Parts: sequence; structure tokens; C-alpha cells
Amino acid sequence: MRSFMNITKALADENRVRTLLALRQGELCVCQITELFGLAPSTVSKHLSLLFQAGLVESRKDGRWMYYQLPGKSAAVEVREALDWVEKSLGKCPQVLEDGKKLKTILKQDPTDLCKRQTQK
Amino acid sequence: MRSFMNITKALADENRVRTLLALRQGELCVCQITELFGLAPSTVSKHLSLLFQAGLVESRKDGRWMYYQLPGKSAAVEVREALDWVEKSLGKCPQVLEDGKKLKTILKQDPTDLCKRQTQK
DNA sequence: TTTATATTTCGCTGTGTGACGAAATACAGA
DNA sequence: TCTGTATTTCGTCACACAGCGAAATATAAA
Repeated sequence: MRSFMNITKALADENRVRTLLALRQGELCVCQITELFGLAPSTVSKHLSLLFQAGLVESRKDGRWMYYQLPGKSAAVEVREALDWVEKSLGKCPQVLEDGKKLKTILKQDPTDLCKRQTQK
Repeated sequence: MRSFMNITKALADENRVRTLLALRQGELCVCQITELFGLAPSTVSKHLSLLFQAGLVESRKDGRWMYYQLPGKSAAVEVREALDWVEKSLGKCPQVLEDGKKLKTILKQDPTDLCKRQTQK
């Protein structure tokens, strides 16, 4: 019950749900998601931490860079089903498609530049 | 997206999730759910209203009594899948099984008596 | 019509949470 | 080692929300 409620609470925020859907394109670092939603890096970090605690994302550290991705087959059944439900319900939602487009342009840019611009603000 | 987020927010509260699972036993009136969780009737009413707005329950009025039940096949796909996910994830959760037992004893009692005791508190 | 009652609405309180910026942390490169 | 930088943690604010009791609403029963 506890872990299930962790998942539902994690899904009860639009930015977190959009993050999960964005991660279908592959692993992303914090600054890329920050750029996608126009939030503060600290805010995005907290969202990702919450998703991680719920088991909805996995993380990998590479030097100073932190990469997040959707869980593999090792994920709990609850998690797997939750992600399937999200995908099935929102996969073709206009907002999500738009996020997908914007993300493609972000992926073409150098992450280092993204970070610089974000800290300048 | 809007309607999906309504569902996730509705599922982000334990009492509401437990309510959905309790409703598998059939339609229930407000005072029965109130008895099950030991909450104030006004609180339960609010929870049910939220579940209703999200499309996760249907309602039927019979005199002074208000009955709530799980949606039929007319439910939106998102809703159907959400409920399936909840059931699959928590159907055998100890807390839920316990609720089921307690509910059975509640169903044996006269709802009128339940209401009287609840307003006396 | 008047009274009783099941439910909802309203007003309030305490707690939880999303947002930010600043400071701390961890690590790469000079 | 020292500096720069990607991320996280911390402190704070505003707002949302679960909970209650009291009052309002709606309907059955007297």
C-alpha cells in the first residue's frame, strides 16, 4: 500500500507525468528537463527525486552529470503497469506531443550550454 | 491531460483508493463508507465528490440516501485502466483485505442505525 | 405542515507540497 | 590544489487539501 501510494502521489503532478513521458525518448539529464519545462533546476531535481523514490525512474551518474531514465524490466509490476497506463492515456495528448517536439530541439544542443544559460537566470 | 490529472489527483489519497476498492463489493451509501473509515460524514462526502468528478465512481440518489458505485462499461478508457491498475496492484493488500472484512460486518447492519450513531458523535 | 434525518456545503485549522534562490555538495579540469 | 560547474539540499513563501463541526439542503415520515 505504501509503495502504491508513493506512485500515485508521484503521478499527481503534471510536470512529473510529463517528465515520465519525455523520458520515452531515452535518458535525460537534469538540465535538459529543466530546459523543457522552464523550471528552476532545484525544482526539477526534487521532482526527479520523488519519481525515483517511487521507483518510476532509474538514475545513473556520469561525472557531474546525472542521467535519469525509465526503469527496465527489473521494475516492480505496479510500476510497470503505472507507466503503461500513463503512456496509454497520454501518449497522444497534444501537450505531450508538443513536449516531444521541443525535446528534440533540446537534444540537438550542447547540455553544457543549457546549464550555463540556466544558472545565469 | 486535464481529465487524466483529475484521476491521478483523486488516486493520491489513501482513503479514496480504499474507497474504490471497497466499492468492488457493490454500491455503498455515504454512511457505510463513513463507518468503514471512521471519518466525519462531511469528509467522506467530499472524497466521493472528488472521485465522482474524476469519473471514478457513479452515483445514484434514492430518497435521502446517496449511493455510489464503480462505473460500468460506459466509463472512459482512462478510467477503466486506472481502476484495473488499482485493483491489480492492491487487490490483495492486507489493509484492503481487512477493509473488505470490516465492510461485510457493516453491510449486515441497518444503515439507519449507522447514520444515527455517526451524528451522535 | 412540521419534524426528523442523510447528505452536502461552508468556514476554519493544521499539514503537505510546488516553486524559487542561496548555499552546500560532488566532481572535472586547469 | 584550486576553480568552475552540474546537481542537490535547505530555507522560505504561497497555495492546495484533508480533516472537523456547524449550518444548509433535500427528502421521508409524522
